[in-house]
Amino acid sequence: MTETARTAAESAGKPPGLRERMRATVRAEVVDVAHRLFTEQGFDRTTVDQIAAEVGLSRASLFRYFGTKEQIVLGRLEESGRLIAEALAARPDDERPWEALRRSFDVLTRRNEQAPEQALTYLRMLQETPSLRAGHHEKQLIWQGLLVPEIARRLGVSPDRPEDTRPSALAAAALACLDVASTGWVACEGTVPLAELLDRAMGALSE
Amino acid sequence: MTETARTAAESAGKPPGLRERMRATVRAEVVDVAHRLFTEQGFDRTTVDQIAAEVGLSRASLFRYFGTKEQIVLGRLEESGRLIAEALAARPDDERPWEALRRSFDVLTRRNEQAPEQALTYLRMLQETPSLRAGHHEKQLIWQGLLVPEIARRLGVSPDRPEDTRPSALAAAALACLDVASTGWVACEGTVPLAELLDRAMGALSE
DNA sequence: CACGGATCTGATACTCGGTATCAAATTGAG
DNA sequence: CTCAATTTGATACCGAGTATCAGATCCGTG
Repeated sequence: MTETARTAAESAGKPPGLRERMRATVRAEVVDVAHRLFTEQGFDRTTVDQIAAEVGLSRASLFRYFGTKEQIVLGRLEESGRLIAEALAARPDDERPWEALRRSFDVLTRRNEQAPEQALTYLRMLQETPSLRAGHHEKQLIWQGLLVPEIARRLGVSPDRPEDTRPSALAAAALACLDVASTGWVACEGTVPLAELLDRAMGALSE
Repeated sequence: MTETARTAAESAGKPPGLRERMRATVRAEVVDVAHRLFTEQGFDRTTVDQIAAEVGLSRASLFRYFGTKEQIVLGRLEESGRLIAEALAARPDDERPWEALRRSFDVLTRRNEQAPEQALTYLRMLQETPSLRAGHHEKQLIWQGLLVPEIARRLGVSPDRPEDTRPSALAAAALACLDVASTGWVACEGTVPLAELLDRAMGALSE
């Protein structure tokens, strides 16, 4: 629904259908192969044709699974956004928005603690490759869009009022802190816990 | 120095030299022509060949003046970053970092007030074109890099300590607020002053 | 002024990401 | 089984960006 090319019988039909399952497995394998190649040779030095050939797919078909090369890498961020938004909605109503945002990021810090090595190489690639940095920021804008309504609700602000910049500002600033913390985490090679860097970052803004 | 292709005798020699002046003139004309075409037909629907032809330059030479198509648009942001950094350095030492950041952005809000129509179309293009949004964010990261040392100084923090995320967090969050305010300003078609939107945005974070 | 090295230019050819099209193959429902 | 919908690969195309190279232009020096 977001931007991935979809089939006609998408999120509607109850029976998963053999076709849909095949599609999912192929997608997964593309992601696997591509990630291996990316970490081996770097994102830019890996061509789409190479990935397609390795998976045993035609170039054209690969582009039907993933609209762009970036999406192969950034696809998983879609889910992360939903998770953060859900976590935020689950925070108690009387919690201060800033604190609620901080806590909603724990779904990410926890995941990183569980597979630090993997997260480290993934984030490193994301930060070292300019085109991926750009795409990552686009995703963050989507995350921001997911978080803003809940922040607005907690602030008692009507959602679609572009002249009240407070909800967007809180969400955008929190995500900026998350980025700063992630960058620092990669720079430290993961020696300092991400949660701690994030605490310091967001703490600097709550006085 | 940043990324624009430069000549050997760059920022060193005292005499401007005819060659350098010509270069500057051509650069300026390219920017003019390109901006006209971009606003007329949109960034994506304008090809580099079209710009080159209109300026009377070969495609190859155009790429010697501007390494990428984006740089034709984003070039001016370089200067803005320097201006903000200078304004920040000029703020009184006892001012709170957040307030100092807010005030350093006035160099931008003032400029927008002086030529609102022009700023509006420029920002609109920047926000509506995905590839430009990406490039714009890259520039903001550079701005962040310019601001961080001064923030660190005011906080009494050694600059190159990636584990202390506070200076970066303050700079990144402030720039995020600036983005939010700019987006709102464009959405409002400039009816609400940018400075006011920015006050609200950054005010939401200082409590 | 003339020369010679450094620089700029245009032309050409190339790589790579992404789009469009079309006929053949595959699937799944009736 | 059959037929319509979908998927696939092949091909051709477009635009951004890079590399190369020969010719033109500039500029300091003798």
